[in-house]
Amino acid sequence: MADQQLTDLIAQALRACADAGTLPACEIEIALEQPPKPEMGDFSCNIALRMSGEAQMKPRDVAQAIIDALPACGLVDRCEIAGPGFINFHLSPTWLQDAVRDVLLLGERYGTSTAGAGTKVQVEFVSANPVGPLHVGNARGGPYGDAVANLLEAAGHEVEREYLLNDGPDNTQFVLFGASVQARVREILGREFEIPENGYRGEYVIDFARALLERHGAEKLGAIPNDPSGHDEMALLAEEVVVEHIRETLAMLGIEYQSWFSERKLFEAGTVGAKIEDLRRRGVVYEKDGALWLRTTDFGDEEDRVLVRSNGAKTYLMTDLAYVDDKLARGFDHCIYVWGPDHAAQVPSVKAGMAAAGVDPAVTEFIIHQIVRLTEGGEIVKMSKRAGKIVTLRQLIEEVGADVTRFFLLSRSVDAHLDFDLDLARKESEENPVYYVQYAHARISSILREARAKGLSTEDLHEADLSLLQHADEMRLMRWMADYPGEVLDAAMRRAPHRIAHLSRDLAATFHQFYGTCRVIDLEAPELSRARLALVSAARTVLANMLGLLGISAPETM
RNA sequence: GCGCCCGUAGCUCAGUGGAUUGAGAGCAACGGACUUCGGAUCCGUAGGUCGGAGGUUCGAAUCCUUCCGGGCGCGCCA
Repeated sequence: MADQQLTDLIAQALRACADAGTLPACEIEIALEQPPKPEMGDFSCNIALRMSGEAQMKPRDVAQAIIDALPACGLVDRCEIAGPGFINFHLSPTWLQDAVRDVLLLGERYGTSTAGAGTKVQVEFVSANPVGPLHVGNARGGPYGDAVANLLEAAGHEVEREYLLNDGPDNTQFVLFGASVQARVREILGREFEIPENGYRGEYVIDFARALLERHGAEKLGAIPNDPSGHDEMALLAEEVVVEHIRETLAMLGIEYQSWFSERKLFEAGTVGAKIEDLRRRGVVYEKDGALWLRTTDFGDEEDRVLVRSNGAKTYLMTDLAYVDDKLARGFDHCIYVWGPDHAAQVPSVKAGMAAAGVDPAVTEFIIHQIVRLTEGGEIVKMSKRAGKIVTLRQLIEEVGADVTRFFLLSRSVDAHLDFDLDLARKESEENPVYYVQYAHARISSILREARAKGLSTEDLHEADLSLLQHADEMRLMRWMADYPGEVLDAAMRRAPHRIAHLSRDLAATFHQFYGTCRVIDLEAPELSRARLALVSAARTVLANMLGLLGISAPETM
């Protein structure tokens, strides 16, 4: 693409200056931006200002040195120094036409790159405990993790989406859930029952108990002892049903995992045991009060952490360290964890634990998303899973639709709190931003249909004479096409799908403006019509590609 | 008390590894545009001391310090 070529040219010029001794060697990243006004050029670069300190030269002199060393090529028409020392580049006029042509030729591949080729990345997200339906509180990680995975794939990485099932035998919550299901099963069977203290009291536990009885029969379930080992057994049986439910709910949002990883496997495969032995050999653990502690303070944590409780149960940190080993053994170069804010405090412990175990913490990346709250009638909807007062993700999707759900959840920066206004989503779902974007896509589809109905070909549009596109609104659309691949890469590197959400709205607006001033189908001007058909077709492709990254449908009609 | 996140237009939010850039969008409000490709659209008006105060710089919504306000965490639970 043009911006990449230009960056390379500047880099060449810098090397030439360094070799000639006119400028010092420089490690500053070359960043291109758009000048404030179109007549100032197509790209500007601030490298001269940023280098002037180290070079001990005036910025404008640095800029001149770079310009003098710039290799000749067909891309750059001319360049000039502006303001305090910016270099403005005017490119040859065909570069925008080339961008449009690239969109038409590459289709859904336009915007992808090979920047991340050769790096295998895992994105683990949601990973809610398999102890009930997904609720709105853990809904955010789903679309976010999935969209980040999409972005990383677009950037050329090999990506795997994984859901970690916290179903370990030492997982207090999991076994407690088993006990709660056990109680409900006994209730249905007419036996004496008691829901454990702090157990799961929600109605949905009864539903799961019923489903279990249907699947396995009263005889088998009734024979399971009502003791800790029975609770564990019951939890494992219930897990199948719960996970099915979770999987279906996420599938409603278009989320498909390549891997569902059972924490229990870490115990059965001996990964946990091996990790403990390894840590002992390294001398980074000690016994205290009957528990096994890890010296995480030696590696930057605030206090030491327990790995094995005095009752023999392994802690979350213990299994997490074993889990990292398993991931790395599976060949991932980089492991992204998408966690809720309630887990933020664990990150330093896990990183310190990895360092203590001689594993480079940099292979992991923890992304903490902030909370989602539902508001209704101006009030925050209170939720408590154990008390059973929850709004499930499934209910939300059924109420406002998958596209609206995803777009709402993806529209905000992952760092920002998100209030999901139920009334607004329900009442005004037809005026949603997602609708605006989808409408642009449907409208272009309609234009292309109409063109064909009037006898204009929409085949081989990349051969159209794009030099006919000179209107300011046409130029803006073309510029949009040219900038798009860089935006995708940027969003991928920043793990910021919300940028794509905002950009999709911007492209839709740019198209709608163009539509207001430029008539596409004009049988009196077939060549111009063909060029404009090429342009809107390219715009449609990019809209569809953005919606694809977000996991939102791109309808031909609405 | 400590840690993390947030504070930008009436509301919901972008922009925050400094720079020719002077602060943007949607919704809501007000005024316009359909004999023409989808009006679920477009054009225009109005609306902000970028939470406050210092500091660094030629230049700060953006970086540093501090204070205020809101959220979330801080277990031998996960």
